[in-house]
Amino acid sequence: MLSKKQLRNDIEAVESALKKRNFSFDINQLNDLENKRKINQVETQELQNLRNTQSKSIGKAKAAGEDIKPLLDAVADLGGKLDKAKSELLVIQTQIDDIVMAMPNTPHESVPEGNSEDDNIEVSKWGEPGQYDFEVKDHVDLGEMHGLDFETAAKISGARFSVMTGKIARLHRALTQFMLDQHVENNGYTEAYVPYLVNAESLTGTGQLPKFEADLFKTHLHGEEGDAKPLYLIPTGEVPITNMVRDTIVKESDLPLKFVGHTPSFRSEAGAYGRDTRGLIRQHQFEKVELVQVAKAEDSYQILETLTGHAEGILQALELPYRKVILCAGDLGFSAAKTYDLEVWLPGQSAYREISSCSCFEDFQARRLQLRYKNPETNKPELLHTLNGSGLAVGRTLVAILENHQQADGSIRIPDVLHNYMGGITVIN
RNA sequence: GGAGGGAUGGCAGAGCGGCUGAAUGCACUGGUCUUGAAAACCAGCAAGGGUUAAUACCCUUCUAGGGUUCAAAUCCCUAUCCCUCCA
Repeated sequence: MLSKKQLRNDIEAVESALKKRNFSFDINQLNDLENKRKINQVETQELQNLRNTQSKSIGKAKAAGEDIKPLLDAVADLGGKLDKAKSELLVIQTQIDDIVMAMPNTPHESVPEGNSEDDNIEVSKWGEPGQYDFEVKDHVDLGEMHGLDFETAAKISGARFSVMTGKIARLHRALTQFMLDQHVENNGYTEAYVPYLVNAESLTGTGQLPKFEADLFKTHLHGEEGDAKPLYLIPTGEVPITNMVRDTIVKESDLPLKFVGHTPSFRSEAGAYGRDTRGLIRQHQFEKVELVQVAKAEDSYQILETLTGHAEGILQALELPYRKVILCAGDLGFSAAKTYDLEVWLPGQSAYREISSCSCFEDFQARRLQLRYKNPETNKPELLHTLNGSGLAVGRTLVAILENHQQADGSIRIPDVLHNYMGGITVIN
């Protein structure tokens, strides 16, 4: 959520910043509501003040043994007036909130202009796409040779699910373990195990709600819609991990907070009809190792670089060629101020594909989360900055390993760092 | 399945219709003392919001949502979470 103070004082700056990401809103409407709000709020608070002082004098008169009847008559019609003023104010404030909650974050100044992923800019590249003296297969053909099974998954659940058995399943697990260990042991993250079903407050905190409910799987505790608070399957580990610190005032000495968690992610993929229908790239359920950091405002952009570096370290250790791109304003996610995508080379597609997305949210999430620290200089609570990145998406990493480390006979070379996790297996054949 | 108890500031914990935005302790900040530190003593210290150029003033908040009342942390109802006991 953007700062309402800023929207009040400098709405033009917000407008031009959001224009960069093709988001426009009705300035006049918001200003009108804001003016109404001001009048209404002042009136309401004056009525409350009147009621408070009157009530106090009744209390005093009663204690002194005086006749309070005239005082009671004087406040007789106050309640009705106050209720009316309050409910009018609530309507206006709800209208303002609805508008503000639907506004995306403003892009950081270093974010390039652009409308779509075609305008993202390559920042760096690591490794060279491999040269193969045989016809490369894609991960579906390779995977099906070794235990990746979409047909069985379709029987159990439907499209966009997968079953893995045998060595592929083990490789999938090994990747997760390797990533977690790497981030905990070498990068200083604290491992976190978190719930996979979360409430609406959590999703509002990180920005998925209210705008993107259609992307989520929603469950109802007692069957019927509406009779209980719904729980949602997490679309990313970012949601539960970041929400661990919702409504807290963090000690300055504990900053930055660094958490890593392995969770499944569930996405409805509404609006993705026909996209990536083949294979593991776009699934309703997939595993991810998620990095989350919470930092002071002045540190957050430096941390975005190191956090992205932590994700890159995994790709390098797994000998996977990739490039790093900075997302243009038009391709930026709703809550993000700046995002780097890591795109891994997939020989089966002859293309770089996203495998990690690392973002700084500035105080956009923190404002919704009421996530703060006490600044010792001002002795006041101040909003923190949140960051997260995939380190990495496990399913897509599996795809990258299959395709990049395939050999002429369809066997898969296991990168050295995984040998221990694979119980000594060096080749899947 | 049944019966109770609880949720209060960063933390612990009093209060149980008006004098309570909230005692007290811890933590924290500043000061005195000290070569320095500790201890001791003194002072300060919840959050969110509004009006204002500012000083200042005002509103809201004691898990959440309703209700009773001129007035609610305090009484009533509902929900959530925690705990204890019985089966």
